[in-house]
Amino acid sequence: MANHLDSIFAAMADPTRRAVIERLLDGPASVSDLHRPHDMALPSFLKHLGKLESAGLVRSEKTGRTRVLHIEAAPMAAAEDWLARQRKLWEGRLNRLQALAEALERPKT
Amino acid sequence: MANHLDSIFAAMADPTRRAVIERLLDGPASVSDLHRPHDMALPSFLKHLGKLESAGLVRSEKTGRTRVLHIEAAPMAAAEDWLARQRKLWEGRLNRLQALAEALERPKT
DNA sequence: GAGATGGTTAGCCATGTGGCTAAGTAATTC
DNA sequence: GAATTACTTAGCCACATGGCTAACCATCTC
Repeated sequence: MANHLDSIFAAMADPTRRAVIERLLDGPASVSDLHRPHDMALPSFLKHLGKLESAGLVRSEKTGRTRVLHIEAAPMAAAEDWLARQRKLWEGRLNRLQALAEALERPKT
Repeated sequence: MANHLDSIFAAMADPTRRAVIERLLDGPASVSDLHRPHDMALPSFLKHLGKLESAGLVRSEKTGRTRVLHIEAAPMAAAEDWLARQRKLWEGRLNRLQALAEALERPKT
């Protein structure tokens, strides 16, 4: 099983990084574009980008002196899938409980 | 905006904790039941349960000497919602790009 | 080619995380 | 009431994380 779910969830467990993801959904952007709205030194910010990239949520390419980042949708889908699967199991359980409760209310058919 | 997304995502960024969640979808369980399959000292394991609980993913109640945990579905839904929202924005962007590409192929209608 | 621009590297710091052992408490059981 | 069971607390450790400054390329621009 894909246990890079670890790094995917970890990457999303930070508001700065989630903001970067949201920003990148609007289209690719350079490091300094992404950095601008965040009140944080560049090297600190770069660490966040590094985590996003090593979790596979983002890819980057350097042309000239600027590095451009763009989003990679698949890993986020993996995280969403895990959550959706859990939710379905949970709903299934609720349904079974409800069926049980109904069966108890009407003891003999 | 719900910035306890931080603790929710962080709570899910660990395989032990995800396993506990999966186990609890099957129904409530005591601390030692949950602990049994994990090769880890109890105090270490308790820290994981603590994170799940303080992220609101799980609730617990102590009766007698045993503590029973059960899952709380809502916070996981919040995480799933965030992801689903991002995915929709992403798909929307892809659609716009595709529309643009088609418009460029057929320059004059 | 000097200066500005855009990133990168190195290194420091405080705090958080994930693991452990040892010892303690509280409820059950015999 | 002694022993067992089921946690809990305290305290330690190594390493990761999230922030910083300072200094260093590399590439445009004038």
